[in-house]
Amino acid sequence: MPTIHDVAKLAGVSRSTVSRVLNDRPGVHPKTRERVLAAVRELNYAPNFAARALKRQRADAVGLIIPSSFREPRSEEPRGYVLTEIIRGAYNFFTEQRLALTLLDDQGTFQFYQALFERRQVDGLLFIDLEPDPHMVERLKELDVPFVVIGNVDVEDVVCVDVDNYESSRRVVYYLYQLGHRRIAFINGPQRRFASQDRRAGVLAAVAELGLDLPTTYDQPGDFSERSGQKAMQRLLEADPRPTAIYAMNDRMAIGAIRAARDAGLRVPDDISIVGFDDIPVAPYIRPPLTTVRQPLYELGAAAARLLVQRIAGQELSAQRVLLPALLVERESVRAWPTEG
Amino acid sequence: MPTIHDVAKLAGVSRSTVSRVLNDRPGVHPKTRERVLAAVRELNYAPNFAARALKRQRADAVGLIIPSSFREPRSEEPRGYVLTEIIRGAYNFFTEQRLALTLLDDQGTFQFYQALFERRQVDGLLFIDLEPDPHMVERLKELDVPFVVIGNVDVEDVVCVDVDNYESSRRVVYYLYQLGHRRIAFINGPQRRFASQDRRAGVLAAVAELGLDLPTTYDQPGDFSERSGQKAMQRLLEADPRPTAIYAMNDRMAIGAIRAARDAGLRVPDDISIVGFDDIPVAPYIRPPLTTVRQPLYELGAAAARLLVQRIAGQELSAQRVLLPALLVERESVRAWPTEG
DNA sequence: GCTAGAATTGAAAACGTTCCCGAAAACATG
DNA sequence: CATGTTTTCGGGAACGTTTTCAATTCTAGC
Repeated sequence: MPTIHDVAKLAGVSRSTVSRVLNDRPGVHPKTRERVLAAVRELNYAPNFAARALKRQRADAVGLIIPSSFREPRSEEPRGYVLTEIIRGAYNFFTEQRLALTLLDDQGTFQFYQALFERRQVDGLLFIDLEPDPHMVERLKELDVPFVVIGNVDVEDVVCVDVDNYESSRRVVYYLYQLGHRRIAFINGPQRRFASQDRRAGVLAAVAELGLDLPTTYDQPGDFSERSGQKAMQRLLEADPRPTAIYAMNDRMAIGAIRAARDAGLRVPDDISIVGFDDIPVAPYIRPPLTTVRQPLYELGAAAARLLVQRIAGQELSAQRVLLPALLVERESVRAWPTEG
Repeated sequence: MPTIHDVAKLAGVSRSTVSRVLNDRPGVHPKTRERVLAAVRELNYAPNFAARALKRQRADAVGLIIPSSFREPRSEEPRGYVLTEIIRGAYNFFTEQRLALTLLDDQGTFQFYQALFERRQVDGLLFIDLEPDPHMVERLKELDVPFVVIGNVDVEDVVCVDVDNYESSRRVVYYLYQLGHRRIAFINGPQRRFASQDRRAGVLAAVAELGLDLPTTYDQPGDFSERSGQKAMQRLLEADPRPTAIYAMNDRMAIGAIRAARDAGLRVPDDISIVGFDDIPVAPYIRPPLTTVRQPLYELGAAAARLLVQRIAGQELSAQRVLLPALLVERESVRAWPTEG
């Protein structure tokens, strides 16, 4: 295993010079540089990672914190595609910046992340798609470790990137309205989740702006599960007058809703329109193919990575909160509704 | 940022002693150990990763090599669930062993992996779900870098773990046979892929063992795509007599086959049974829910991880090739067929 | 109380880089 | 050719651990 010393000896120069060439610093004669490079090639030399990290006091690596549900074999909700899409976006950017990616699952404890950072195993942390404990985040902030969260967290002055749940949700209502729907009902997500809160807020804003009526019977709770969507739909179908369009705040619930509609003898979208949120992989495959909102997962990862790199470089960030627009993808679970009066 | 020196000073001992305590080596007085531990706690000390790696000459990290298609945003075939399931299995084991996981995509070049290893950035490599270049693998072997491949590679003496495609495929044929099917047809995968070859070999073995007839019309090529499955099915439906069961060697082709059957006015499974392979996430959601073979992805990852750890520890492995059994999951695309004669 | 042997401990030399400084060499100017 | 300036280079001290080896302290047996 050749060291920088071997290269120096072969090239007939000192270690310092080799180091200079390798980190292309100025002030080395072109001729010398050539000799060094030749020696490097001949010995097939690659600088020792640990030695460099030790001296430079940085790891050239970032930690990817993923939900701890990742650890449980075959969890019911395998959201692998969300994770991989986000990671892909982040991966490309980090790799470009010559930063290694270390996979870590969410231990949740401050000590864990602190140790990670203090032992210089990573230069920064990227919390992917989880809602970290605010208390922990607070302490991390005090410790001055660079981190970015993809998703949301209820702490001031932490940089996080998220899909614009509010705006996207608002657009869904406008979309249905434009198609002629006036009796629009909602299946909400769990209200402790930020995503749900924001989506709901968008709905309420649109409803108010459009002067729509929102009876409580049109406003059903759900918990993101298929089953809860089904239940909510059953209640919705008893409302009088019956809604013409349903916006379920995630796809799983939308799928449940479709099932309930079918069980009740209704056809989707002929008798009732349904739109979801997320665009999970099965969305195009269910009957009917689901009209839904696609999250910009790849872009989320890329944006977060860029932000983290900036923070590691010590830049002050202008925007603390970055919201990315989502895309409504029209499939076949929605149809226009003749406007009544 | 406290160093081992600070701990030593606070505890009133030397660096060596602190080191001994931290790596719990024998020969340190219980009383002293207590003092050191107290100091560690008080200073919130965590050993510097790079320094330790430099001295110990190992990184305590492994590289996870994933398919380079991972880099392309929104690739057509997002097999995120395969990756995440395998990685999960590997993650848990590696974490238990206090090994960090570094994400790397498949550069394909020998130099890349060589550098990775020689610069001591990783102690070993895990090739996930790709068929690495045999030539490259050969050189990696010569270099003596510990690695394991999940999947297959055509090189002697490399340890790889894979799903038992041969046996699983054989079982599918037996399964259909037991249900009474005698006219069983096949849609093959691309023959350059090991998985296809093995699955096909299993089919042929079962066919021979059961004394079944396999006319060439029952033996259709495919390329793993949904479209090719559809085409193959169209040809299959023209055969006389028409097969009563189809085994498509992956789920995408099975989905295509179902579509073709439906287009031809046939009902699945009433008129014709179809079974796939892989159990991709949509499999339960298509109409009818697909009977298929589930790959033991999590277990694949875990097994590979264990093997790699053993290789890193320098153990000679008895088995070079580990095959894990797959599980037939029965859903609704297959029904029993009254035996003729 | 002395000594052999075992149990603890500390000093110092690595591990392979980077980088600050000063020295040497090259060049320009008079 | 002497001198000043700019390039280019090398020596050596870190960075924070681990580990070898020798020194010290303790224990026990006499």
